[in-house]
Amino acid sequence: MKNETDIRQVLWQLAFQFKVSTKRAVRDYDLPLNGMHVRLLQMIHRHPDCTAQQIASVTGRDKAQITRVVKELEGMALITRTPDPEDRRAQLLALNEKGRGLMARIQDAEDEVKKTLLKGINKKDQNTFIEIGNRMLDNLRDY
Amino acid sequence: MKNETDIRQVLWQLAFQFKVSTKRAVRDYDLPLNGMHVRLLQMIHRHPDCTAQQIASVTGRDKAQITRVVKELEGMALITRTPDPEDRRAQLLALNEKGRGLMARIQDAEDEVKKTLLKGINKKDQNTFIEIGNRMLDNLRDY
DNA sequence: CTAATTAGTGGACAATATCAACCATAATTT
DNA sequence: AAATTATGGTTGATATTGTCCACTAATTAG
Repeated sequence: MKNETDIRQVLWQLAFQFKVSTKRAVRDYDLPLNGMHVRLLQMIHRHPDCTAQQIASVTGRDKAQITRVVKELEGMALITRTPDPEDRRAQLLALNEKGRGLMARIQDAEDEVKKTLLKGINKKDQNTFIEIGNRMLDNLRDY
Repeated sequence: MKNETDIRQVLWQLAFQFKVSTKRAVRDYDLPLNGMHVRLLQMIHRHPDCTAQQIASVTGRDKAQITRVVKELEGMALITRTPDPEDRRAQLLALNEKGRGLMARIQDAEDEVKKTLLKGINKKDQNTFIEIGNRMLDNLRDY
């Protein structure tokens, strides 16, 4: 049963396998987190004082889903939510001490996946892949 | 809030946006199918007389999940399951008339997504992307 | 033949996604 | 200023997708 190289198959499979690998790595590091936790922590890590709405908008996810994950992260005492002084509806998200500590370990786990993923693929090809992938993303987004 | 071009972000986003677009296209065509239905129908379409186990193995999905979707597809009278004469545990999957008809419409819906996805990306780049993507897949699979 | 594998099922549940209604605040209109 | 509309966030309900485990029936290996 050979594997046709249709772009849809590649995207579908790559997404799934990547998710599986990441999940396993996170579990191997004994981190009590699921995929969404990890992604949101990374988001917040990279964009300190972002709001839930910004995350929802950038990722294209439903804001209800973001709310729930954010609440779980707060429940785990990994992030803080402080009301935005500029807009009292919004809340600024940031990692706290514990969150930053966990983040370092998440990085380790994900770096391993990344290393596996990119094994034998030179920097130039990696950049080409990312560049083409981003163009595809742009195409889908303004669809 | 700029979008860093980390390979993980690209994969995560691409997978999600692609899924959303496909879902919408399928819905716009009034096809009463979810994502898994579509994927499995395509699999069966391309690999007539494959078994559930083969699909599970190739895609990396849990076989229980495959069983359930296959049963739903059979319940919708889109596919047939015939016992494999070579191995009476296994069942050969194939599209029936109705399934083939639906498949044609799925193709139309997905072709639109594909067209959008690949807009402005030349054949060479497309092939490069697929080729690099497959190498990544190989890396993850024998991880 | 007995033991170990394999194909498929079913149950239970976790994780992810979607949709609509809702509250409080903010921005806009009149 | 009052009324209207838009926005950030929350909650409930529900669908979809993914995972783990135990189990049956059939096959294969020793």
